[in-house]
Amino acid sequence: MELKPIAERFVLHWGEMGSRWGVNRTVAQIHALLYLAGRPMDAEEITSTLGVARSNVSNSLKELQSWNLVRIIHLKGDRRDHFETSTDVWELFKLIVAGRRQREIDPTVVALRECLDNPVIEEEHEGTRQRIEETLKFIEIMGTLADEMLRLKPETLMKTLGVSARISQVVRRKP
Amino acid sequence: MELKPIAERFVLHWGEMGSRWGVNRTVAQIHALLYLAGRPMDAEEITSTLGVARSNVSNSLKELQSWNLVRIIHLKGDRRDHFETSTDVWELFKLIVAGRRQREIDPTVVALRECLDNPVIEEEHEGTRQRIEETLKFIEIMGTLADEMLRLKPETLMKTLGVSARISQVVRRKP
DNA sequence: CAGTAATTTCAGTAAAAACAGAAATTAATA
DNA sequence: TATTAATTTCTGTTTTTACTGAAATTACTG
Repeated sequence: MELKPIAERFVLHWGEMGSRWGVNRTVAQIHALLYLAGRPMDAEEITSTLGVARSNVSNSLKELQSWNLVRIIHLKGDRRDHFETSTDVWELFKLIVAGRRQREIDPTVVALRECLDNPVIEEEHEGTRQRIEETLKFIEIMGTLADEMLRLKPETLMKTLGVSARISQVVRRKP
Repeated sequence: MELKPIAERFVLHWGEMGSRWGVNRTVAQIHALLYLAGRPMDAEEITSTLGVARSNVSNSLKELQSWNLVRIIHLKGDRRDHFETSTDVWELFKLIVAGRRQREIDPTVVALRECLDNPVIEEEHEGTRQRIEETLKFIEIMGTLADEMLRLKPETLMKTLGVSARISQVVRRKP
């Protein structure tokens, strides 16, 4: 499959953005491609469309599946695996939030708690301990906020964030 | 300066988290160090504490300054530059949000608008165009949301997010 | 303004990550 | 069950990013 210019630009930009947020470029590109395509694609098609190695696609798809962003589909009369992603940005957003929550927020909470519970914290300055505590509180709030978003249905989430964003745009008053 | 065990763990963990979010490890470590120290440090001290090259520290500090996360301070009777960061997690959060907003969100909005305005969008499937539009709306909401947070004073922001997080934790009702 | 301290720049090196291609494995078909 | 298709694993290469150390520059001091 040959990518048309707009789709190509989208996919490349998404890959670029991915890198800036710690996501492998190819992984991000594949996801963008499946999202734009809006239909299941097999690995070979992805490979030829993006012009990367077949093995690269295989590994990247595994990565995307581990984030629940991509799932395998089987079409009747075709033994190949096909891959698809949600076409709902808000659902995708939630999946990414869920992933980062458990991969980054949770371990950080654990690490900071261990810091605070460790008796050698006594060796540190009081201010240092306080700041670690503040950091922990901050991260915990982020975690709870993530949960809150995860509990909302996509439409509700979109409306809630969208509306609150629009209000703040209109009201324009100091807090 | 020799790092005490808890501070070391914190700094290393922060460096690790940085990498996962697209921030250079040393950059993140230096920031964590200044944050925990809660006092201005000169480049030489940072260098010896973290055990990295002086030039690495110099460049990383430049990076941190470009994000407004670190500022130069001069102490009387000392010709060396000293560096400090805010000890307020919420203020730091806002600075990071502001930076990512203008470095990632804004350019993405531009790119997606260009995609949609480009006449060759006609070559794409209608669904593809729609999804690019959805994505643009999503990113714009994220941008507005970022602005909203930036307009709040740290205490207000903390209370708003903190309280809303806590409520959602307690109420536990479906949306 | 000569000398020294502090900082930055730069060129080269090292480390890490991304990627390709071949080989191996697994799964399906005839 | 032999053959082929599809996928994954593995090893080595390339590319990128991070980093070092020396040299150059800038800023200060006596």
